[in-house]
Amino acid sequence: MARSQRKVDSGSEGMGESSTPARGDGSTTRDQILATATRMFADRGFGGTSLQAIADDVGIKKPSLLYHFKSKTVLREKVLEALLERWQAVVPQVMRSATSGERRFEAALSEVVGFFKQDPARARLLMREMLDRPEEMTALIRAHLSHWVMLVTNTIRKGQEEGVIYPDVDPEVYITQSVALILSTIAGSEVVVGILNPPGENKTTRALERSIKEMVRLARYGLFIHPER
Amino acid sequence: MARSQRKVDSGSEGMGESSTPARGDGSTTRDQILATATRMFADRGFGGTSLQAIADDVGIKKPSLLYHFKSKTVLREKVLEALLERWQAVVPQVMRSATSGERRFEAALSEVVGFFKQDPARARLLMREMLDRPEEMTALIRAHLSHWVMLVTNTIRKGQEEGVIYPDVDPEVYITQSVALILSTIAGSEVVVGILNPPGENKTTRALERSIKEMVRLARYGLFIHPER
DNA sequence: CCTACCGATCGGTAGG
DNA sequence: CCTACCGATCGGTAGG
Repeated sequence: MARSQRKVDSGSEGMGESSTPARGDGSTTRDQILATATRMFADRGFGGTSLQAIADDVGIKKPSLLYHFKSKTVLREKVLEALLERWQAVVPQVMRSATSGERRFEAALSEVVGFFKQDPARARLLMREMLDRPEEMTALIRAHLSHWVMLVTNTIRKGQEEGVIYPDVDPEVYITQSVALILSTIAGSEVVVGILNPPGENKTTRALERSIKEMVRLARYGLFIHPER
Repeated sequence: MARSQRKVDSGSEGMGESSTPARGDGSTTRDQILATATRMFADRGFGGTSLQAIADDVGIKKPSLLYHFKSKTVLREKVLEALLERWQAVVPQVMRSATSGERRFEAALSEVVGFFKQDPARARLLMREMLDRPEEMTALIRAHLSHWVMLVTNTIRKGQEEGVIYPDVDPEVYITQSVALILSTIAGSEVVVGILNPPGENKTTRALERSIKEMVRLARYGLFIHPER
C-alpha cells in the first residue's frame, strides 16, 4: 500500500524551511500529501479517508501529517485550492478558444475535457464536494468561476444574435449542464465503461473515447442550429 | 434532530411479527429505518452516516436497528434494493411512452425526470454509489437496467432508419449521457440553483424548472434532426 | 518529523 | 426492542 517508503535521510540540518525540503523527484512532503489526499478523497470521499491512510501512503506518521496541515478540514481546503489553481491556469487558453465560432467552441470544450481527463480524480472530487458540501461548493464556484461563466454566456448570446445558435438556449443553464455532462462522463467513466463493454474484456480507453465523443456531439447539436458534421 | 420521538406503547403483546408491527401511519419500523437511511446516505454518504444517527432519527436504539438489518452493509444493500424496486415500477410507463416519436420521447424523458424529482435523494444516492462502489453499481445496472437500455437503444435505431434521428448518434452512449444529465441536474440542483440565483433570494423551484427545461431541450436537440419547437 | 497518548465515536455482540 | 459492553479506529495533542 505504501507509496514511497524511502526514509528521508535529511532530518535535522536545521536551516531549510520544513515546507520545502528537497526531494529526489523535486516534490516536497507537502506536495506528496496533497497529491495522495486528492486521490484518496476522490476515490473514497473525505469521510471515507482517514489521516492514517494518507500518512501511510506518503510514508510518514500521522502527527507529521498534522504538522503540515493542522487539521483534516484544512487539508481538504488546501486540496480544493490546489485543484482550482490548476483550473485557473487553463482558463485563459479556454477563453481564447471560446471567443467565437463552432470550431473554436469545440476546441474550448475539449480543453475543459482535457483538464479532467488528465486527472480524473479532479472530476470525482468536485462531484463529491457538490454532494457533500453544496453551500461551500456554490461559494467556491461563485468566487472562481463566475467570471468564466459570464464570458461564455456572452459569447453564446452573441451567437444567438448572429443566428447561428438556437434562440431558445438558456446560456447560463447550458453551461452548467455542459460542465455537469463533462464531470459525470469522466467521474462515472468506470461505470459507463462497464455498461458499454459486455461483461468480458474491458477496452477502457476505447469506451471512454466513445463516451466523450458523444458528449461533445450532444453539446454541439444542442447549441448550433446547423452543426458541422 | 429526532424524527419521531413518540414511544411505541405496544411493546410486548407477543403476537405480531416484529417486522410488521402496526404504526399509526401504517409504516413499520423497518420502513422508517429504510426511509431515514436513504435520506442520510444520500445527504452525507454511506461512510458519513453512523448507525447511531439513523437510530436516533427513527427513535430507537442502535442494537434495535441491527436487529432489523444485521449489518450496516446489509442496510445499504436493502436501501438500494428498495430504490431499484420503485424504479422497476415506473419502467413500464416509461417504455409505453418511449416507443416512438418526439412527443412520446419527451413524455418518457419527463417520466424519468419525475421519478428523481419526486425524491431527489434517489439521484444523490445513485451518484454516490457510482463514486463509492463503481463495480457493484455496474453489476446492479446490468441486472436491473440492461433490458430497459436495450429497448430504448432499439427505438433510437429505428428512428435513425426512418431519418428522424441524427445518424451519428451513438444510441447506448446517448442513453447513459441522458441519464447522467438527469442525475446531475437533480443531484446538483442545490449548487446549480445557487449559481443561477444571484446571492440574494433563492427561487429554488424556478431555477430548478429552468434547469430541467434546458436539460430536456439539450436531450431533444441532440437526438432529433428537426426538433419541434 | 517522531513516540506516546487522549477522549470520542465507530460498527457490532451478548443476553435478555 | 433494550441495557451494557467490546475492540478498533477516528482526529487531534503534548512534548520533544
